[in-house]
Amino acid sequence: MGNWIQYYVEVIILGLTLAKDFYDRDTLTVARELLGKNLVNETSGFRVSGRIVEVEAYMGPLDKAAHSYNFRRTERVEAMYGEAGTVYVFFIYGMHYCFNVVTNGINMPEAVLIRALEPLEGLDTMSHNRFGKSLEELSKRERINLTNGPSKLCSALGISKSYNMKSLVNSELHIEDGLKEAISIKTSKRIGIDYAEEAKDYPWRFFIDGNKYVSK
DNA sequence: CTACGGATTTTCT
DNA sequence: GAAAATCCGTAGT
Repeated sequence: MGNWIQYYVEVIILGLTLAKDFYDRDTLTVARELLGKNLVNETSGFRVSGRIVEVEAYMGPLDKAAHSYNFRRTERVEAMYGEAGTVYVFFIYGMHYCFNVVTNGINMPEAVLIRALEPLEGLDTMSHNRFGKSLEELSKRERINLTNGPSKLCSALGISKSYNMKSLVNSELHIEDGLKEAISIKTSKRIGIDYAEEAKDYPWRFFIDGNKYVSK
């Protein structure tokens, strides 16, 4: 009887995992539709996950804010030239990682930066990864700061450079469809790209209106 | 609550 | 040699 329950649970979870064709579409569409989905890392044998509440689109060749602007192709940005569903992780400010989902076709170097999550599963693991102590020991400020920024969520979910260039499809690090519920999506210019000239004001940041885990 | 400056090292020019 | 798709602690409302 327990095995049957396990079986149905696995079928449901496998059915919820996003396949390559989800990512292999227009980048702005994928960015908006990623809101409300669940980013899951079960590399450690148990699930650590969060609901995606904030993203930014980076539109490759046309976008001065993108690492792949004008088809620039260095070792760091190589993942963006991969097929849809490839992971692009880069190191920034000497100490942080950022996690991106590569979208659209091969050799079209566009991606979506995941900027914030609402913690769902494995909160105590997140707490140890981020602050080296248990969930109960966190201050109110630390509790909200578990996953409300692009590098914070990488730390919380244990995402580092070792995932760069891997695929999200059939992987322990993947994205699952969330429960269907109405969300209101807000749009703004992107954060932290003031150097990007005309591209700095493009409205390519999307977030769930009113969600308290959206970055500040 | 907001505002500021320092941390720290890969990556690119 | 300079910049960077950020975060944190501290100081001040």
